[in-house]
Amino acid sequence: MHFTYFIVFLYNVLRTLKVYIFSVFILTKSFHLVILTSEMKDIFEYTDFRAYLKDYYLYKKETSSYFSFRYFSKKAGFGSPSVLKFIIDGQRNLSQDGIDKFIEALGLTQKRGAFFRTLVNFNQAKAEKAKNRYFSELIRLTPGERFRHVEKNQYEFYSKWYYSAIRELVTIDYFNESPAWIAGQLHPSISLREAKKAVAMLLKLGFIKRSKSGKLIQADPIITTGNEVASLSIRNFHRQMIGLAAESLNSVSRERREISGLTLGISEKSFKEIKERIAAFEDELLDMISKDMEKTEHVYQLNFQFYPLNSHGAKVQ
DNA sequence: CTCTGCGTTGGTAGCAAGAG
DNA sequence: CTCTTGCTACCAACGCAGAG
Repeated sequence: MHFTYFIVFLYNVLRTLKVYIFSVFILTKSFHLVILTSEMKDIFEYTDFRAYLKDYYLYKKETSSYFSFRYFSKKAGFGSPSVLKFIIDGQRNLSQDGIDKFIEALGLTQKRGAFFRTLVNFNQAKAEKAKNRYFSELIRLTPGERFRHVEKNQYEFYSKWYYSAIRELVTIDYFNESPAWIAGQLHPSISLREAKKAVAMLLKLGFIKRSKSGKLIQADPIITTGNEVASLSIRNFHRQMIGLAAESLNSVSRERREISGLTLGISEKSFKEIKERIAAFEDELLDMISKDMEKTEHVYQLNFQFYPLNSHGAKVQ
């Protein structure tokens, strides 16, 4: 009698246990799902540490009731209650000590910590040279191919002046993809190695592709604008092109180039109008070229440089 | 060289809004 | 009402560059 009761008891225990285990399983599974859906992006996906911090703040705010600017400040060891806010808003920069405190408070491990440090330095660096150095470091610190392809490609493309020149060269109908021909066409000329690497790189980055007949033709990869990486890349590019313009004063005869300049005393209103008219002129030229049915014979670079010679002009918003 | 002004960084006090 | 939170105005210390 007692034995049968015991069996029934055992059975019931096991049954509830099973139900319990099953429900725990369900619970953990759905819990896991909840975690997954509100998971934030990995820090490696960011090129702006302020954007990362903003997302971090929003994420924390959503997932924990106790999180606040004050809480974070205290955790990171700041006396000031709203450091995080100031930094997210871009009103303040992070010092080297501050970076350490943030890494600690954000709970970033070795690699992510190093990435965060470099990212902050990259965003906060003023000198172009330092910015470039930090950017290369960022790419190095990013595991695998996780770094945003588009931005990396963009940076690569603008890193050498002859990449865009070669991209235009392929439109010449007697274009020959041998490195020797390409190197010989460019002025100033580049090495065979550079030419070879450039074609491989342009193909890899998607700026040129092979047509059905196997000829190289232009292609349009996605290019983002407006972010810091883009503007850094483009500044590097402009710097090189302005350098080439200076060189061309010596190396190209006057009949084959057009270099002129004006020094103007202007109002703010005229300044804006001149900028607009330069942009309009560029559009006009692009339009003209696209309608020109003649074959491509040359690749030229046209720069516009319009910049202040007085310090006030450089500062006005 | 010193002095001065300025920008940066870190901090304090306190206000308004909202929850409880 | 109190307490928390977000936010801002303001202050102090420090380093640095430029003027004299």
